[in-house]
Amino acid sequence: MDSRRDALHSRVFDGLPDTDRQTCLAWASLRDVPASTWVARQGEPATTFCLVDRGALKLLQDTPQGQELIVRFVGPGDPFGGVVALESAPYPVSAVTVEPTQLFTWQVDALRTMLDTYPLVRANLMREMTAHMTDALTRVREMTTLRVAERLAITLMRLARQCGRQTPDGILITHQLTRQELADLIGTTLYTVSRTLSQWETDGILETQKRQLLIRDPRRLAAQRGEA
Amino acid sequence: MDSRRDALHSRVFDGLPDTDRQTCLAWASLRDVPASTWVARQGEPATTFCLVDRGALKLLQDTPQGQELIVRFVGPGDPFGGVVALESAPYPVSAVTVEPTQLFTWQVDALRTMLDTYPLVRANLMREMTAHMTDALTRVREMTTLRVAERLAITLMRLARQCGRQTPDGILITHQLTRQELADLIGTTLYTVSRTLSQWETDGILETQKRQLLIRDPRRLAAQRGEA
DNA sequence: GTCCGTCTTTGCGCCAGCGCAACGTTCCCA
DNA sequence: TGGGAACGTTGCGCTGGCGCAAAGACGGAC
Repeated sequence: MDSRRDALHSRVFDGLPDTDRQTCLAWASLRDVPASTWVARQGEPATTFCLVDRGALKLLQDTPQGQELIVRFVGPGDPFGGVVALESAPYPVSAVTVEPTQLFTWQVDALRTMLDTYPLVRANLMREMTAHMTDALTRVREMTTLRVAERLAITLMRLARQCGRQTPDGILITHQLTRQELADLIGTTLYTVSRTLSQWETDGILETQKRQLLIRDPRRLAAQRGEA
Repeated sequence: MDSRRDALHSRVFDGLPDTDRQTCLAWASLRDVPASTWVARQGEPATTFCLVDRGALKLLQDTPQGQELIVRFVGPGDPFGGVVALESAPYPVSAVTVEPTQLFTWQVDALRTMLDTYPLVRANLMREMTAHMTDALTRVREMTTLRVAERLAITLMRLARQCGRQTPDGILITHQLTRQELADLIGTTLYTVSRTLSQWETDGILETQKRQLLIRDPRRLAAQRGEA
């Protein structure tokens, strides 16, 4: 097993020695998934637990009306579907790859084996879930109490933390997000996102490079969450 | 132990024979809490697991700006703080009693004992948590994609299911909710809630009786989620 | 009763954000 | 190297919902 695998350094293995991490990965199978492929569909019974090694998933909830809301991105080292698979509950979200992606996948039996053998992994998984719970509640609050510009600023800062790369000119958000996707993330329209980003661009706070966002002045962006 | 206790029939004890439920409750202590009393504060490390026996809690998330958003109500038989207490994670929400309330409370040790003795209870707790996770995501979606009237209609239907009592004239929501609290639930202002309810009252869909809501025509209320 | 605090209703002006339409821009692929 | 599709920008009119203000309705305390 390649020791440079990002999955080996996942938070779900926190506190485990390397050999035990290898054992865990051995219970999984490694899948190679092309871009824009469905990995899970909302409502289907969860049968597998996934850990992203390379690439990224986009989690979304689709509405009865056909709109979709992006819940979050799942990057290298991030788990997906852990607790629901244990309960064979339905997936609360759909998952789709945003780029070619390598996934470790555990079937329910393998997952049980792993969690029973290493209770630490179970604790880590639960911690992960409580964190997502808190995130979801925080997001409900933000959605209902903040204006669009504030929500957008917060979301960009969050993305910068999750998948930003420091460059001489600022923080580059490596995902290629369309205006529509940003709108789906914060619950607005692509028009408003475009207008707000344009304004910030003329203010010198950020700029768009090859469909990626470069945050030139993170402090001024952060300052957008609270005034205006 | 009084066999008419609502806590005995909680979903967290699903699948357990009565004697084992009694054992579980014996590990807890019974607290009597007056109305409008804080049971947990957001951000504090969780030390106890609670199960409501009589009365009700209101869970809320407070914003940095001092507004508050109601997350949900916790009624008889509903658990609170289960997973966070295990992780000694901080409470993601604050909890306050809305009426005189009786609670069973487990300290971390007692909780561990209970979950290790009855793995079924652990599974039930996890199921409870995944359900709340799904709820939270559903709410994010509703908040961002639906209009105020639609959100209000959905919320009232949900409350009716949770704590509604069938009467000859319709479904009575037993909680005494102020307009401000309804607004905090759906992320709007008390003015808009008042106006919307007034409209529905003139339409004959519902009426207010002694600060309680009586839903006269649930089908027409349900129909408000989708048109208008 | 009657007083006071809390909750509710409603008129009115205002603005953030929506959404159509039309026009640029970028990227992919042959 | 072009041509088409997908994505981005921006002007403009419209409206849902906000929020102040002022007046009414309720309810508990004594």
